[in-house]
Amino acid sequence: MAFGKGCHLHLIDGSAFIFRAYHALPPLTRKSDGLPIGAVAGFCNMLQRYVEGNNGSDAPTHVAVIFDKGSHTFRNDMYDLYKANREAMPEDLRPQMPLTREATIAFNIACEEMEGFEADDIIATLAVQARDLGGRCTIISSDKDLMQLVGGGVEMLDAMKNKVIDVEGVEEKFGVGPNRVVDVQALAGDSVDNVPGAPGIGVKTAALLINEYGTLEELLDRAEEIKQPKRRQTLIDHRAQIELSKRLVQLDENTPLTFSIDDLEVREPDPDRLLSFLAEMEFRTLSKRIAEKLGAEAPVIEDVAPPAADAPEMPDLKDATYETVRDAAALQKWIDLTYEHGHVAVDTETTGLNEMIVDLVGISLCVNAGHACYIPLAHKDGSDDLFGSDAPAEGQMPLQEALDLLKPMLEDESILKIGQNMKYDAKIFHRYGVEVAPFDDTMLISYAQHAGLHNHGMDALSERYLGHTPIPIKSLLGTGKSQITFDRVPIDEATPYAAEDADITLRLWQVLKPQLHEKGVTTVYETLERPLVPVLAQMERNGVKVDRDTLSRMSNAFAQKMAGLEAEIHELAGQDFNVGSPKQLGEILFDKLELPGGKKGKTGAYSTGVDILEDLATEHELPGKVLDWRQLSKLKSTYTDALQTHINADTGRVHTSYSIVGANTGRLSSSEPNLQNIPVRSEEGRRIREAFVAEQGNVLVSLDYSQIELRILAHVAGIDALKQAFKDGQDIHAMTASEMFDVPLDEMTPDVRRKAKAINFGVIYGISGFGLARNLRIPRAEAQGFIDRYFERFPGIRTYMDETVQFAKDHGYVQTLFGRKINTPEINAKGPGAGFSKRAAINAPIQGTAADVIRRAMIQMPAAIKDLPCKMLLQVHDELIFEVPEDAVDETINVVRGIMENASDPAVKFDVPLVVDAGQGANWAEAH
DNA sequence: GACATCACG
DNA sequence: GACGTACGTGATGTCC
Repeated sequence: MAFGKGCHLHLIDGSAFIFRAYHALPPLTRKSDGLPIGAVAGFCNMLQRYVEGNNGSDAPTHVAVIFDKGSHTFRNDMYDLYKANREAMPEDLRPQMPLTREATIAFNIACEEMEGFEADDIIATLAVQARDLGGRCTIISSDKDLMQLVGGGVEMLDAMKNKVIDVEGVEEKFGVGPNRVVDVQALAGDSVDNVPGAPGIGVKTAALLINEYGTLEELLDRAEEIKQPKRRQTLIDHRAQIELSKRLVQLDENTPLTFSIDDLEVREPDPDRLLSFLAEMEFRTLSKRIAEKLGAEAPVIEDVAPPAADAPEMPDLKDATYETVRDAAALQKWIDLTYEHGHVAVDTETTGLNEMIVDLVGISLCVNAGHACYIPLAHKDGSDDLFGSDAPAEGQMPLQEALDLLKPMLEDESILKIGQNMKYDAKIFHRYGVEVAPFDDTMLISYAQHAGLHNHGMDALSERYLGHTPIPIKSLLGTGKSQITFDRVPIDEATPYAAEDADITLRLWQVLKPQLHEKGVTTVYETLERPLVPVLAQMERNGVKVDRDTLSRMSNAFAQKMAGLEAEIHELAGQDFNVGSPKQLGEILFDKLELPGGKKGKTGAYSTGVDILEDLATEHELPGKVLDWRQLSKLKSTYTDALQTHINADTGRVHTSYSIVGANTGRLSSSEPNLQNIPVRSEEGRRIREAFVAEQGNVLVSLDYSQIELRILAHVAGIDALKQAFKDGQDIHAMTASEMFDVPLDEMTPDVRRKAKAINFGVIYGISGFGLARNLRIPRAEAQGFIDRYFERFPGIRTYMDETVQFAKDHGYVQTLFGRKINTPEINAKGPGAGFSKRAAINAPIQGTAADVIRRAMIQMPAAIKDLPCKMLLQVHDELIFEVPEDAVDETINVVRGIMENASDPAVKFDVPLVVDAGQGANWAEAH
């Protein structure tokens, strides 16, 4: 059909599609060969969405995707700096450019480009032709350079916002009609394309001038008449530059086309051709969707594992023999080797696992695969003595001599030290006066790319990535009562084990480090993982002062109360039994007393959790007493008793250990002891915090993010009402309740607010009717009603949840706003686990983003407080605790709050403010 | 060592 | 239509 009246031409700005696709999607690679295809995937998705949108009465009769070709055009001949400040095309985008052309052809859409001409000129020429032939033209782009073409049947469509840009839209943007757009652009210039324009004149001023004088030429001719002296001079001085600018922005409507507009008629895609292209790209989801639309069979795409060939060639670990370094000369040789290589894997052997207490026994080094040594330093010779003698074993160099030799290398900026869990080794070295830097950590490198897939201990990594099972430590130390410490291991046994650990660490680094970049998590590793190591090490060394007497008195009080309760429970049960045994308790409750609601779990035992016992408490006196007993038992055994055993004899303080890789979402975990779950919710439990105190003359200061996860939800899901509430500092739960239940804020009741609060939290966890019903103890149907209403009022939340799950299904991971990736390997699994994976995927970006925010704050903290006398002691997910001299409290709060509230800058700009609340007191109960 | 329970955000 | 459900952790005691 010849183009003419009644015809409608669509022109798609190909480059705009590509760049949008490239930046919207993570750097995906084709699984079989690692070819980057993220932009192609996004491009195809956008094309398909475009095609699907064309079913209305306004469907196009003609369509083409127009691309740029080559970087040199006639504009460069006019002005050699044209687009000179453009950044080079990203390396992983370049190979995708030809594929986007192939994709267009596969969709059977005309694909046009011409050497020496920008896509914009081709678009301009076609748009003018279409108009002159009496037809219509829609340009699918939001590029302002194309706005000069609008009018007389030519419109633009911003595909992203699905917004039509007509003459009015152009006037809104430029303050003049489309026919004067180039005049405004000539004056205002364009920093993106490096069009100079007139210095100091922007779009606003330019439009004002053009509207006053009619055209640019008129304005320049009558520039003398301009009243403002500076503006007048600018126009007179820069006339040539302005005229050049106009020629640069003026599109060429007379491009000598090598094809005809009639060639662009809309064509049906050939299913075979399109699907085989998609299969070649290995786009599973998209080819399924398109096959469905076309009524064709989806191609089978084999799940090809990437070849393991990119792993560096390494000698077999089983064949390795390692050197034992026994004197300064041998050690110096190894130090020289590290300087030759520029890096070295380092591992320490110690007498135990608590790095605050244990002693250094030996050090191993590895400079390249298979080339490692062990330096024994404090082995004891206990071979002849059943109890072990304390005499040093033969053949070791003095510890201090070794450290003196190693220290310059370990602290040398030019030598990269590689460790597996470097926080541990760095803390050991710190105790001997050595500050290890710079370093890489294979555990963190693994975590940055594989969180959610597997754990990151050396044994697991070695088996997975090197196919080698390391020598088990138990084979040296034994187990149970007869277990010995590493200093009792004979040196000739210790060497193969210790040196192998360093060898494995170095090999893991060689395999995993390059993949950081391929997986797109280098920035995560370098800004959110590695810098945290010294910060946490310092916090752990600081520890927190815990008052033993307070805990001890509480333990005694708890023991007395428990004894009383136990007697009452036995009386009520009519027999003695172990209250701490759920099995025995279940039998008493449901078999002997025949109380209702006895449900057996998968092990066949009655469930006696807090929910069940609370329900039963209305039936009988016994369950309530058991609950009281359990609470006391928990507080005593886990807290008041156990915490005392963790008080360090030297410091009088408790030193927890934080794990950077403990939680898949990016949160830290705390252990030995866990100081992130000290009671606070119950009044009795809360009193345990009174035992956490500050040194004489100091106070504890606690600063915590207010509602950070809900704020992040409001931002990522784009919920304007929630965002506004946070900006206005409103009570977010009350506001939600008001929206949902149509209750004015000033008539809000605590019960309605409580329900809204439960829903708000439920949303963060991937809400379900069942879960909410159980939490609120209301019928399931009612809970579902609440959820439905919530989604009705905040439709963006549902969209966010659906999109997040879809993203996880497409990519196998979800992401935080800071780029942290959390893998979701089970997301496509069927069966009972499906809901679980979905909820985890919905929660992870929110919890993870909050975790990233506080990590950023913590990493900045040492520099921020270096001139203050305070110490950072603890982190509890959204809270930081400091020990501060009384007279420095206000300043500390100011500084720390500033860091915390602005921690997302400049990486992420939140639509909602982050707010930090502060408290202080002689102990943690008062500070919180 | 698995399981149930319960402490925290 | 049924399934099994709030997200993320660590420590303790019982029982096999």
